[in-house]
Amino acid sequence: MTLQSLSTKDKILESAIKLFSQKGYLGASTRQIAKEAGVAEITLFRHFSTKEKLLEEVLNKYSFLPHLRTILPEVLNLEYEDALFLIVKNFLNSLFLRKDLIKIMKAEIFTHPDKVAKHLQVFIDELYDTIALYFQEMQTRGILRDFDTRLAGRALLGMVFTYFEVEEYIFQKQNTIEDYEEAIKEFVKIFVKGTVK
Amino acid sequence: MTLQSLSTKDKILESAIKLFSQKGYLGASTRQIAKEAGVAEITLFRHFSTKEKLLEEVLNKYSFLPHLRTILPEVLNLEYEDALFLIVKNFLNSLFLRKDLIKIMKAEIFTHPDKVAKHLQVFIDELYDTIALYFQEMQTRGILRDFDTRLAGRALLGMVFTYFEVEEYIFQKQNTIEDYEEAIKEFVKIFVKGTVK
Amino acid sequence: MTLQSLSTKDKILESAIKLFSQKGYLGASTRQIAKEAGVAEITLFRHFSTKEKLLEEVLNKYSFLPHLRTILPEVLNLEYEDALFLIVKNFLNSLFLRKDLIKIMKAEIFTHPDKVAKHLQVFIDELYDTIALYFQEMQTRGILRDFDTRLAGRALLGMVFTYFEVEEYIFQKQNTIEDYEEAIKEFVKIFVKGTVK
Amino acid sequence: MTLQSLSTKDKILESAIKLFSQKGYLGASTRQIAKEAGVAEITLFRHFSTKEKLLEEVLNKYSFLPHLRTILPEVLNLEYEDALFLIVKNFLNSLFLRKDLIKIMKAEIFTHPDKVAKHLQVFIDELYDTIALYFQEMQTRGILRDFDTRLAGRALLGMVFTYFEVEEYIFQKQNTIEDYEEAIKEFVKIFVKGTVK
DNA sequence: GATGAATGAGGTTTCATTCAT
DNA sequence: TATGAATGAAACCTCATTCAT
Repeated sequence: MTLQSLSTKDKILESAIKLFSQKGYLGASTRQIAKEAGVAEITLFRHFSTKEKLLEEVLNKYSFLPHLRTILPEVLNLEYEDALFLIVKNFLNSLFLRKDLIKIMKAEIFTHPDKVAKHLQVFIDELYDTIALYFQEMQTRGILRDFDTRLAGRALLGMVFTYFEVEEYIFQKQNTIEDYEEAIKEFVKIFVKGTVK
Repeated sequence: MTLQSLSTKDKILESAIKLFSQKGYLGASTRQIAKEAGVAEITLFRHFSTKEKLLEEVLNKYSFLPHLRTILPEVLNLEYEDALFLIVKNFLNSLFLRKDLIKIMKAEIFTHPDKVAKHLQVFIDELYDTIALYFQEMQTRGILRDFDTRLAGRALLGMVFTYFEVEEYIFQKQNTIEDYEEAIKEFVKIFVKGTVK
Repeated sequence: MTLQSLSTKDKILESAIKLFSQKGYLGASTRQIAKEAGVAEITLFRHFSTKEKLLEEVLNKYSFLPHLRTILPEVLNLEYEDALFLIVKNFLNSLFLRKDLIKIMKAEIFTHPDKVAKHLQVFIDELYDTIALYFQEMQTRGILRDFDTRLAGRALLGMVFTYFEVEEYIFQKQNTIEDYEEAIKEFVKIFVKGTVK
Repeated sequence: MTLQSLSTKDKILESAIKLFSQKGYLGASTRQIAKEAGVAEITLFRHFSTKEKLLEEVLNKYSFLPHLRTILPEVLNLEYEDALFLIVKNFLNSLFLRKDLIKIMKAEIFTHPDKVAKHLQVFIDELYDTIALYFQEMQTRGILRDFDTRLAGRALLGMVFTYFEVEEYIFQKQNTIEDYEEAIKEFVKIFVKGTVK
């Protein structure tokens, strides 16, 4: 989809997420964003009264929830290891789809805690709740040993997230999602063995 | 170079790390940094020819290596679980001591990949190597099952690091290091069970 | 031109005089004026081709002539002191009714001399002529001593006008017109004694 | 005295009062003021943190007190009419010396009441007190009849001030102070006759 | 007659950096 | 070594005004 086919507001939002993720919030000037969107600078300000508002709307528009919750039911019917693999892959997929947004959030969380952190708190809380729910069910079924399900969820996602972070942002590899397969499998194997009865 | 000048330089570096971590590289002006350090702006430029140089020197000066390598020998004599706990705690301790630097690196890695990422690549590589070495030794001793030791190390540190990130930067808790004990224990337990023979 | 359009135009003029008097000509943006009037900005420009035109029409529409001329005949039958009191009160009344317009004229006379000063010149000339006429008649009747009637008129109105200015605009008192009674009386008394034979 | 020979700060202040009085506060851009002063725009902001501060300092620097108070003693020894003439002339002289400042104050009193009105309140109060004091003394000496001395003072100065305003700002005459002689004399004559016993 | 959407020019203010002392 | 004073360039943002509908 070309920029041409989008509404003016959307063109600006697209340019904004692109430039914010490349140069940071302060590094990306409203002039550049407008130019990239092919509109006059003031047009940007007619749509977003301030640059901060623009950031907010970028965060809202491209916000995402890994739909763990929606895949939970189907996952419950799988083997434990397969289930975990699917969950993790799904999570990783969300990260892949929102690389730019993640960049922005990582970079701006300290300077815009009210906008970024608040946002993430809700999302992450729900994420942890969801995965904990899965572990609880598996404990109830007698498949898993007793442990703190929320902490365990954070452990599993943490392995994956840090791995993603390091690969993408520190080693700056141009990995496809397939390149993560091996690592994920190893992670899941450790986690499975570490949590079953 | 006199002591006097060292002191001035250090004052500037301290102000810089403080302000960079609070407002980001672009958000912290050289004027503010100089003011915070109690010197004239131009004095800052006498010591650091450009603002970028100042960032570089901040990164270098406050850089850190979790001294995993130095504690490895003593750790080898401990029970596996105790050893992991010590390693993890040590790692976490390093993070605690450098919260400000981590903020800066997280925020600026995208805009200054050459300065931040390169830096981290070396440090992280060495970190992973070190922990992998430990696992290899434990495999050799027949205590651990067969697995990719580097990936396993990344898994363990990943759990801890994401937990630290989320607590500190997203939930913005004012945790002491003791508050992490419980989580670490749970992580280590899962990991131990997941990796022993 | 329909009634509907008249109403729109008037709404804009009312908003304009209000905002011009509050924020000055440059301080009141056409956007604000349009918003205050409840119309789109461009509608303002349909009615007044430029902002300057809008100012002009505000000045014209709300322009005023203290109807000294109309009350002169009845005043001629009063005692000198009563006559002056009525004249002055009448003048003051005009000022009260047009506080907003006076604000605008005072503020913009330097930046729009062609619009404001020209306007005032005519009005003030006529005002001075009128009051001079009254004094001439009173001189003819042998009630007043010989003096420059125009200057005397300016003196009388000047006392009142400066008093009004200082009270309203410098001391920003929320005076009603009654609060001026005492001062006016004192002014008239001095003036009467100063001009009678 | 050329701009060259002044300090940078003074050069800016001189340019500011000139342009403010010509174009108004909003009409005179900091860019123009800096250019007129022959400095870079940012230099203006180093000296005056904001444009408002610049206005404030202009008002303060060029502020004036007609030194009525200082001439009172010598005036007390003159004939009543001569005394009034001197007082009035002195007052008018102050106005002449500060035409530009008066323009600014007249134009900006509505948009910057805190800066302009407050300023004038103190100055005017003192002015009225001073002239009232003179009338009181003359009443005590039995030369003047009984009247409200403050109001009378306001009347006298009011005649003169409005005359000055109208001549200068409405009729825009390029009067010298001598051109006011005749009017002042007439005013004083009326006032003398109006207040003596 | 009315408008939603767009703009070129210009507003105030801040930036990192330099010159002369 | 340290600095007060200065700067060109660019930041965010607003202005009066116009175009197409």
